[in-house]
Amino acid sequence: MNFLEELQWRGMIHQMTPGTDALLQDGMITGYIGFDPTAPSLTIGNYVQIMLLRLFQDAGHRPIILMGGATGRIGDPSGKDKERELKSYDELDHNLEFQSRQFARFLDFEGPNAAIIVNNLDFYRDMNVLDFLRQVGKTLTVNYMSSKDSVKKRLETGLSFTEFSYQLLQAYDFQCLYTQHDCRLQMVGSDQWGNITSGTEFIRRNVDGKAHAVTTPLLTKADGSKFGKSERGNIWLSPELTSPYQFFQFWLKADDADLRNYIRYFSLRPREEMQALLDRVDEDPISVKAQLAEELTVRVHSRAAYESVLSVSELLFNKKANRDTLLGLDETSLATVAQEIPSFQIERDQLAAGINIVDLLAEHTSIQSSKGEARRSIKGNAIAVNKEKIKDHEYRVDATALLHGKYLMVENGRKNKFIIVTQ
RNA sequence: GGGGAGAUACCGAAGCGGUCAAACGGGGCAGACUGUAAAUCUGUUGGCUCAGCCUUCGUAGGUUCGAAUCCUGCUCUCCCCA
Repeated sequence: MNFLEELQWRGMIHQMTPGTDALLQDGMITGYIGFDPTAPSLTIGNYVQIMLLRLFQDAGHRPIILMGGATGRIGDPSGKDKERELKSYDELDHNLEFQSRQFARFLDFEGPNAAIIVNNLDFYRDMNVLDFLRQVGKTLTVNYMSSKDSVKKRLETGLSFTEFSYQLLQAYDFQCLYTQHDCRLQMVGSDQWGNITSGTEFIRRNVDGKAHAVTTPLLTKADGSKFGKSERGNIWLSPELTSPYQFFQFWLKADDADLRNYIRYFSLRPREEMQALLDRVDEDPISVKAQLAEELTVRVHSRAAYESVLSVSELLFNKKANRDTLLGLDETSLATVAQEIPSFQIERDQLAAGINIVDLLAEHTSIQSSKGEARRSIKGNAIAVNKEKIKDHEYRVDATALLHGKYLMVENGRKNKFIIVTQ
């Protein structure tokens, strides 16, 4: 399958430089996407980029993952309305290490078009300021750089020289990849267009080459908010940071209106199957959503993780699930539930002495962030212990409430469920 | 270097000496309705030992019985002139 055709069909092309089509017809080519290690793990926001690389590789091309060991130290002003806090070198190194390993799951690092990981810190490590200013800074005028949207917006609100320089780094990165790896294509979100064209400009002027770029439309949600954030922050691809259960729930709780985009951006099913899903969105959004959630949970985590999440989700969200079903659960099932949903440990002795519900929510666990909030939630009829709504903020929980002498289920609202394990 | 404007809770934005934990909008959270969706309606949205107290209106001081509101220094941002 032709790469551009594939993207076109999925609606993943925003713009591209002239001649990109011809380049891609020309046998195996090398293309890259950059990732700055500003977060401890890749997120589903990054997953759009990962999909691009994957589709690129599936089409027979060679993907380069460019880790931003250098650019991460600077901070990209694109799409940011204010100057960013710089992360420490230690933190960035650690993130880079972790994220690099995550790619193993999504791309093929073997074979004729094996993916490779390059760190752009290598391009700058041995360069001093004067070299940089002469070799890199001389290529573009400040006038040209300032006319980029990403910079223009920030000239109103303030932009440090550091962040202003970011596009020089990204442009020079492209040049280095071009000369060292014969990389002729950069793919990325449309907010990066300015930085990319600086890159093709570098290659044209400095090494007399021709490089190309494709951008994808930024994935936005129907309600206008940014894709990839849940109420409680980022959805990470690492199971330690976002459990498979939460990951699965994220897709299941997605807005119907976003479903078509999600299928087109994230599914790797054969085209006929994808089309069948798309066709069924209107009549049966719930089952389509479930299938997408399944596909992604299996791919990002594992089949086993999905099975476990599914059984737990069905148990917890089953319409008929009431106090009796909960009490009827055997200990193994409860243990599985405890593994999947967020859980907290407390001392058995402490609980035996009786714990006030407000303290339990806000102090012994972080189900609520303050006691005031806990009280409000109780007043608003949001808190349930073992499927029983709590009406009184003086309510005390003690050992008699424990299921199988060990577990306690606490719900905040209908969707946020927690297990407290005593030990 | 000179002149002007500004910094308010998650964001935007009122307030300009007491009745201000601070209007209003957005966002968040919860309740009802639903499909663990959307839309809609309702409640709530600094902390606590909660009819009271404590900490918050860039920062440090000062005036006052009393300051987000007045004065001074400082920091930062934006605009104009050189």
